[in-house]
Amino acid sequence: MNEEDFEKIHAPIIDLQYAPGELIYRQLEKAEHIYTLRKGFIKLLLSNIDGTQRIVRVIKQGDLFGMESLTENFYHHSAIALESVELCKIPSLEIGRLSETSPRLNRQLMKKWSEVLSESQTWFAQLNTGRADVRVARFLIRFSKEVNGVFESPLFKREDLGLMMDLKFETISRSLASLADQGLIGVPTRYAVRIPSLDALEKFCS
Amino acid sequence: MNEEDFEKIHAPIIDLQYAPGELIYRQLEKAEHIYTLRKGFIKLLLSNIDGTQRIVRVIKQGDLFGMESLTENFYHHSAIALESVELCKIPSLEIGRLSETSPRLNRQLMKKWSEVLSESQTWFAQLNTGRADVRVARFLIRFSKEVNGVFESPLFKREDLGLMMDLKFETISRSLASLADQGLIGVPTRYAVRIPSLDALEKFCS
DNA sequence: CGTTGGTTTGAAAGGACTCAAGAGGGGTGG
DNA sequence: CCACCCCTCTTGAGTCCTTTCAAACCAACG
Repeated sequence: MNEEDFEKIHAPIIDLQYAPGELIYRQLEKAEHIYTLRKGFIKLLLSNIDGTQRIVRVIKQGDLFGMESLTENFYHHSAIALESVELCKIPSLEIGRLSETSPRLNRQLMKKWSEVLSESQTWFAQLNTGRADVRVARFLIRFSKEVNGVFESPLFKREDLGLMMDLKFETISRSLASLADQGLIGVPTRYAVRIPSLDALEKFCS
Repeated sequence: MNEEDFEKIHAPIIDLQYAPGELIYRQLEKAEHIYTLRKGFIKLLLSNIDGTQRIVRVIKQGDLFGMESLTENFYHHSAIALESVELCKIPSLEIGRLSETSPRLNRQLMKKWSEVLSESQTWFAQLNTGRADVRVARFLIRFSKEVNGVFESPLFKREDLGLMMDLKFETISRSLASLADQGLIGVPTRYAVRIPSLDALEKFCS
């Protein structure tokens, strides 16, 4: 979506902020808005009928989420802030209307769907395969970012990390400790790790 | 997609058959066709860079697959026949062209994307969470079908089942045996199980 | 300075994996 | 049509890894 598209939206686009842990929308709730994330991280939590939960995706800055509001009338997951976040909320009816008249917007939406699907599948294939420390390592690589010359990765509550990789939070903690012992990562603080060498980490994964 | 849409497609729609184990398309191969499955089962296999593989979806009769050919120029997974299958192969350019002119077809494609994504996520959330026998049980429920009064579920090569649930094939075998011991399923043959009571199986999962 | 929520660490138990051997089934060739 | 072979599935025993339960630790906050 570009400026031009945004300008065509006459309905109110609302800017919002949420504190860590706050609920943005709930699974099965009526879906009438689509969101883009301006700042922070958000988890999409999927609850099964039997009560088990899994985090199926983490939303990063610039990502679109709640897209199911375009085609269904309820949300498929709960969206919860992992940190303090800023986002903007767009009525999906408006987008739907727009896309009917603009083939270009349409193609872009299609593309988005395909990207999200692909992302979601590699996410699972990588984070749910292999030993605990390898999963954690893959997570770190996936979220790593260069910040003034050094690579680092954000971390979240150990419990949340567990819900992403199907591990108990104690195991996450142990895996991080083990990676640190081997010198593959700096000593993890609560919400970030330093990664001396991405290559070494990648080698460790295979 | 309905009859009317099909009629609008002038390009050749090819009907094809594949034997069990045969490759329909390969991950990263140039994607120019979209497929619908007429008969049988197909696995979508995703290979990671480090060589690990996971089955991210099983295509059932009537399902659409290879949809990434609409928006990307390569396939995201390898599609491989699990049994002998019949499918039909449609040039994606044709569909793309059609959808530009038909808002209805467009909405339907959108809907499909959303369904596939949702399916893919519940798949993972269910089959990759909890103990081995529970995963297997959930698989059976998911694929169960009533055939003249009795519920049954197809089974695949144990190795493939393992790739779906992140378990070794020996573990799959043991879990099936254990479920049979508890009377929750009939003695598994190679490629099918009888399920005396779906309710009992469901209770077992939670 | 005590409380609280989250994290780390330890020891023991349980589950999945590995390696290995044996059984079953389908297909081929004699 | 039977014997054989090969592929797959099952089963067993031992090892390794993750979980469980518990206690200690830490940082933030009142």
